[in-house]
Parts: sequence; structure tokens; C-alpha cells
Amino acid sequence: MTTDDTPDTPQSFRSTDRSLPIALLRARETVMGPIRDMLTSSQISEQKWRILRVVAEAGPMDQTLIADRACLLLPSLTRILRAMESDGLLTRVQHAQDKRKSMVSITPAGRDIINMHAAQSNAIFETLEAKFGADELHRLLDLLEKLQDIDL
Amino acid sequence: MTTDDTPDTPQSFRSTDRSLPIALLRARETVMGPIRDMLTSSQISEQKWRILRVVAEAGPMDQTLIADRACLLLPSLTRILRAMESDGLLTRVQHAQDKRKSMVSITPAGRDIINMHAAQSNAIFETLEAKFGADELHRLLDLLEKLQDIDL
DNA sequence: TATTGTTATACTCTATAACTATA
DNA sequence: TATAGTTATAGAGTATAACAATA
Repeated sequence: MTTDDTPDTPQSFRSTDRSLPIALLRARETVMGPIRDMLTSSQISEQKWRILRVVAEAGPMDQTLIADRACLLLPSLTRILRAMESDGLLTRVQHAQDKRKSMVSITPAGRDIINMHAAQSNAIFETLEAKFGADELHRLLDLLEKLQDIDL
Repeated sequence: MTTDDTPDTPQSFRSTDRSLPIALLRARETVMGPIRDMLTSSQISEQKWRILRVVAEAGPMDQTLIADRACLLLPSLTRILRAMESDGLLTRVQHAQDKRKSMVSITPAGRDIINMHAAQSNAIFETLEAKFGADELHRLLDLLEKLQDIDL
């Protein structure tokens, strides 16, 4: 067939640069480079780092909320929290009213991990601000914050 | 000590909403929700989907470049490409000049997978455009594209 | 009945190093 | 010597379902 309504190579897709999931992933890989170097030195995985940041920020919270804020599934979180509790970075106590829940808090040792990386983490952010542009960086963060709340 | 220059709970970190790696991850999770539903129905992993998109877009390319564009490590890529080749979605041929390289191309069957999801994928994008705002979505994509190229 | 969290299981991806072959 | 890709291996995360305790 020389005439064909369904060509083999249709122009039906955006370039991957304009694919939001791929663009978000590539951008994240760029930013995570120096963060990974930082975390490798203290044997903390990216997931544990997110959990520490989330719990340090919002105080005692239940696991369903941690899973949501740190982008982890509950079964993964169960395993990771068990390890972090046994390393003394977090504590879990049963909720007084709703005994199904366990409330997770950060310990001083957990906070030490965060403080230990505060200077380096802020330096990475400042470098990014300088190279990317402070205005654009904050505009990007605004847009990402808004995107998180879209219901698809 | 009642006076202490290094408080236990220093305000030294941005909120996680303003942490670029976490914000990028949360935003991506939001967008990936419907995409995951779509891919589950055809048994294609996110990684395979990225590889198909990248290779379909740029034609025959070597594996190091695919790894870069699809955000995968070479050892992971080796395994995934072996499976995809055996499923008939891609072909690999040794580069004529540089015999260390193997050039990867998409097959008609691979392109079928892409075409099969084109309508649904575009519908997801259009929903997003409607809910998020077309202008802001394109501004976000511009910023992400710029961020990918920052050297940290 | 629904929700919170755990366990079980199979699979996949990650990360690193060591290796082959080619340049 | 350096690069492209493979293999090996250990570890970690993902995804789903089934389950116990509690609401």
C-alpha cells in the first residue's frame, strides 16, 4: 500500500523532553547527583533520608501519612522503619486513642544525621540557585507544589 | 547548658515542599498515577516504556545514550534490552565502524505498543493541561528542560 | 465493614566491581 | 589506556494479596 492512513511512524507523541514524567525524572536525576554523593558518605539511603526529613519537619505522625509524604508504599515503609528504629534514628509508639496507629518520632540521633548534612545540603541548593537562577528556581518550586495537588 | 549555640531543632532546612528533589518526586508520583494504570494493562514496566519512547524518538542509538536519556544504569539496561529484544520490541546490531557499540532500533511490534497507548497518553496529558493550566504546564516543562542541563 | 499496619512472595531495579572486546 | 557493554552479586525497593488488630 502506497497510501496509508495509519503511518508506521506517526507524529502522535510529544518529544520526550516535553513528556512531563520523563522531564521530571531527568531533572530529578540532575539534582540528585550531588545529594547521592552526600548520602553515600553516611550510609543513608535516599528513602531513609526522605523519611528523616518528613518526620523531622512535621513531628510525630502515623505511617500512612509518612508513606504519602515520602512517596513510599506501606510495606516498604514497614521494613525501612524497622531498620531505622533498630538503628535508633526513630521511635514508634502506639497511638493513645486509635490503637491501630503507631506514631513515629525522630530521635536525637536521627536529628544528628540531618544536622550533619545541613551545611552541605544547603550549599548544594545555593549552587543550584546560582546556576539556575533564584527567580526561576522559586517559580519552579511553586509550579511543582501546585502540581502535587492536582487530582488526575 | 541553658545557653546553647547549636539548638536541638535548628531551622536549618527548607520545608520538604521547597526541597527540589522531594518536590520533583511528589509531582512525578501525581503524574505517574494514571500512566501506571495505563501501562499495567499491557504488562510494560515504566522503564521499558521510557526506553521505547526514547528509541522511537531518536532512532537507532547506542546503549550508553539510551541509558542517559531513559535514566537507567547500563547493567540494568543490558538486562531489560535482552528481554525486550527477545519479546521482539527492539533489535540490536553491532555498529559498523566501532564494534564495541551496538545500535538499538525499535521494531514494528515495539512501535505498535507505543501507538496502542498514544490516544490514552494524550488524553492524560490533555486532562492535566486542563486542570493545571496550559500556560503553566508549558512554563513548567521549559523550566524542567533547562534544569536537566545544569551541571552541578 | 473499613482502616492501619504487618507479613509473605515474587519480581524488578540499583549499585558496585570485575571482566571482555574493541579503540 | 580508555571506552562500550556484559556479567556477577548483594542489597533494596515495588507491587500485590492476605492477614491481624482495631475502629
